[in-house]
Amino acid sequence: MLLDLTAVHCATLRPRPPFNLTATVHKPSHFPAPIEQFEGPSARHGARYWRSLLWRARPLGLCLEDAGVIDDPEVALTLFAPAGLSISECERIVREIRWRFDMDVDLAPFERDCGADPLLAPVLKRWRGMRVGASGSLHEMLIVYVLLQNATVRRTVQMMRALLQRFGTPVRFDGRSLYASWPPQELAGECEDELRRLKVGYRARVLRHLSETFASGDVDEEALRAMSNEEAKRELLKLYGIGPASVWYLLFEVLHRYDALDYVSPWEQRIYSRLLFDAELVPTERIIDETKRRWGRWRMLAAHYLFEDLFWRRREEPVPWLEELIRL
DNA sequence: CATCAGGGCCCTG
DNA sequence: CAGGGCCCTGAT
Repeated sequence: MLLDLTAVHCATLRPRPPFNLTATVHKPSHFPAPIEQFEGPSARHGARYWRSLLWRARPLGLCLEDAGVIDDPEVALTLFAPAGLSISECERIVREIRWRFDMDVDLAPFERDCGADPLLAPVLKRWRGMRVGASGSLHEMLIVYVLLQNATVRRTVQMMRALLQRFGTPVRFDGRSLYASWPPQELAGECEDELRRLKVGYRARVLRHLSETFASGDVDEEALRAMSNEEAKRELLKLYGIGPASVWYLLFEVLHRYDALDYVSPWEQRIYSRLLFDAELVPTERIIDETKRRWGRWRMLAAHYLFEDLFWRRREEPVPWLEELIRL
């Protein structure tokens, strides 16, 4: 059952500067899952990140190592596979990785437009070169967003683990043991009862629907990337179990729409109330207006900088009001 | 012990 | 457009 993967391809990536690998691959606000692993820099290595991939329904491994600096970035990429991969296949995967971690976008206009904002300036300095990204495919990310619904972090973590143990593939590469996620076909035939036994609750129905939709090839991720925000939103809302909160995450993380902040969920509402107004609870409309006023079309990216910075700070010293909200 | 809300969404009226 | 139901879990 355990799949050993060996290194089959290496490449040196040069993302568009400024680029911060650590802040891009590792988001301290995200819940931990045994599909990825991050390690800060050591004497022998730059910061490293491992992640399982599912490529054409086959489990692969990925390692990214920081081999440069913010203004002259270099990333050493290694691909791991059960057998050899063709050169063209490797190139396609590398292109996909570049996309997922948003490596080619020019951040200069963002820095120019928002750099003077007193709230953002210190944070922008600390995390300069951070990108938004989603390390998984659209299908993988949708599952994550569904597991986040109506659940606390602890429960989300449990559900994710249960699904990976039941439907995922344990893989080992580069001395790391992770799970690779499952192709939609794997779950499509599964009856809901089987899923319910994994204690995902009403999400069983959602997961079944999503799997069937993806397995039948009704979702074109490439096409979504090319759509306008409104078009993409309309398409994504057609997916069963996907509503405004999930679409909000999707537009930003998966489709990299830096302006995708027209909705705020209750949990984030409390956090942005503190960050922007130093108040406990401010109406979402006011939050959105304020971000528009400050950052315009960069508002979600800017908000993301503040958000992640808060969670980095939390590591050094607990933020009392935040601890209450997280309830691990 | 019971009751309830939670990092939503669907469906009904 | 409002509001009940949905699963499970931990808090009260």
